[in-house]
Amino acid sequence: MPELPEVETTRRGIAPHIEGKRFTAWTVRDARLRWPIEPQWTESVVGQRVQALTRRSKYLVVHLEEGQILAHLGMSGQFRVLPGATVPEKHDHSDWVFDDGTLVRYRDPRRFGSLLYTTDWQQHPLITHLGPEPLEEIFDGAYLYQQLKKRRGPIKSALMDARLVVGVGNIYANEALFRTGIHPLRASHRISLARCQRLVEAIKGVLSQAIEEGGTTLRDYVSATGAPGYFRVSLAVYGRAGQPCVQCETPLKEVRLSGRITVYCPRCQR
DNA sequence: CTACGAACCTGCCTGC
DNA sequence: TGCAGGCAGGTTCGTA
Repeated sequence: MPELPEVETTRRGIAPHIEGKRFTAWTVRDARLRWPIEPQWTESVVGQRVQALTRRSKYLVVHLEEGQILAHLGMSGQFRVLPGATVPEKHDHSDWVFDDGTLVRYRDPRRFGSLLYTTDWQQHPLITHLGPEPLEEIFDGAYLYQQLKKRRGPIKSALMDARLVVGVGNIYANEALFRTGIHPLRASHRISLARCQRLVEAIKGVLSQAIEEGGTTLRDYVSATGAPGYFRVSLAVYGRAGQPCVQCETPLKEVRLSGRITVYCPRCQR
């Protein structure tokens, strides 16, 4: 479900409700996620104070006095902040309960998400291989150009490879390529430095704008407060195959690239 | 090393 | 109304 803007929106929604508070319970009704929630983790966490809630890639990191919780939303995961005990519904896998009664509930119908406890998150195998954050300065045109030189596959696949840069999922890869006028199937190593610089700016721009608008709600995504995201109205290509290009009115084309729907303007994107 | 397809799941929508 | 089939915002894994 979520890409970086949706995860960041979730982080901003939850952080003020849990930072500085102490865990009084971690309830697990259904441990089956991408990786099962292990019973001993709840014991490690209860009694600990939350020092901060940060994000790395699409992972939320709950920093505790000792260790961290790594949370991923997968395709259908969702955190909700509730004022107190509420009857759980289907797929409400787990609750975090804090010393002031605040309850943070995790729901994930498709179970591609995860809730993991670790003593050193930066050394966790799911984290160590990750590339740079797209919104940080280290991700620039020169870096992208140097990385793309080694690759012969399509640019869209490269953008969605977390070893190159994290947080760029299917929606925003499509949108950033449209904004830059680059064809999604173009061979990565055949993109100039100047275009890499513009592509980096487009990625940063589309992600920042989506964060400001609370993410993109297509079907089931809602923020931690229950509000939908409003970036959907800004989508130029994603979900618009067959409809006219917003720039030149040519009907947008659609192809499948390693299983992911890819939409582009055959006239504006080369 | 890169590149690609399959796999992991459930819910929802479409078409017969 | 029912049911089969296809599709979905992610990531890992196995295989060329």
